[in-house]
Amino acid sequence: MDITSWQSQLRKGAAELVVLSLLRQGERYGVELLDKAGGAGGVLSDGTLYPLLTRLEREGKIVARWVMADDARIPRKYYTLSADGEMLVAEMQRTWFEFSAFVTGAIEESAHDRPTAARGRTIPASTG
Amino acid sequence: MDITSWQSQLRKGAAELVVLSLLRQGERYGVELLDKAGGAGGVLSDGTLYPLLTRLEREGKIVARWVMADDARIPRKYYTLSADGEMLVAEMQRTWFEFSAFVTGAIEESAHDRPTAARGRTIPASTG
DNA sequence: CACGATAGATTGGTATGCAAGGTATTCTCT
DNA sequence: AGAGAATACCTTGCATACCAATCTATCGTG
Repeated sequence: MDITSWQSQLRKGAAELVVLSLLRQGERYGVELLDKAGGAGGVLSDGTLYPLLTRLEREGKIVARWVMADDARIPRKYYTLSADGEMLVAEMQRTWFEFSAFVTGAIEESAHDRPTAARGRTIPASTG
Repeated sequence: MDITSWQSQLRKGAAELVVLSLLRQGERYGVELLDKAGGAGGVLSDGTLYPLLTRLEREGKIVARWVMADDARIPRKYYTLSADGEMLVAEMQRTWFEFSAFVTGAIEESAHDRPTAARGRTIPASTG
């Protein structure tokens, strides 16, 4: 696996957390979320975002309304957290801190220690 | 989706990083890796670990040898990083720090700010 | 010889990211 | 009017990793 596909694995789950966290700041529409979360080092592309928003709405975690803003040419679909979504994002954030602390911990230990060899005889490969 | 399945999504990719990081500390065998990475708040179960190790070996990122240790009843398969693996894990660790900083950043902004509403007219749902 | 512990491995189901492609609207330029 | 670009939302099909359940094999104990 190359590092690029690995990164897209790493993003799994994170998109949901980031989108919900952004909605915690206030009402947002699709392209706005893409701007905030999709840029350099970002975690989101539009082929990921829209199915995600649809799913979260279906699950009742977020609520949508179409808005014809005065400065906008095209109607936008604005999303807000539901009460359910607020609880979910709080729990996800707690989980994230535990999880990232664990991974960072594993990395940082590896920076100090140096390899040691296992004691014992290596078993020769069978010649058959 | 419940929070448990979400956590397993979050783990995608992280298992590889954690295993490679643990191998950076020295030679390890399967069950040992499970002890270090699989416990409470961990990122690894055995059904994940063994296919992962097989893949990493096939890709030449790690090297395995069977060891008949004096204190062990059953042969163990010990893994070490290859030169390729060392380079990979270094790059993955850099990627991880960028990624986790981004996600944590999104979360922390959401803690300060409070919701604001979009200006404009809500478009009534069509009655059809 | 049944049972549990240790150790490694496989299978099948599931969920997600995302490239590629699509629809629709509005504005600009000619 | 027509072409093209920008904005905005949406869908399809594929690749891939995680993991519960299950399996094989060895060794020690009762």
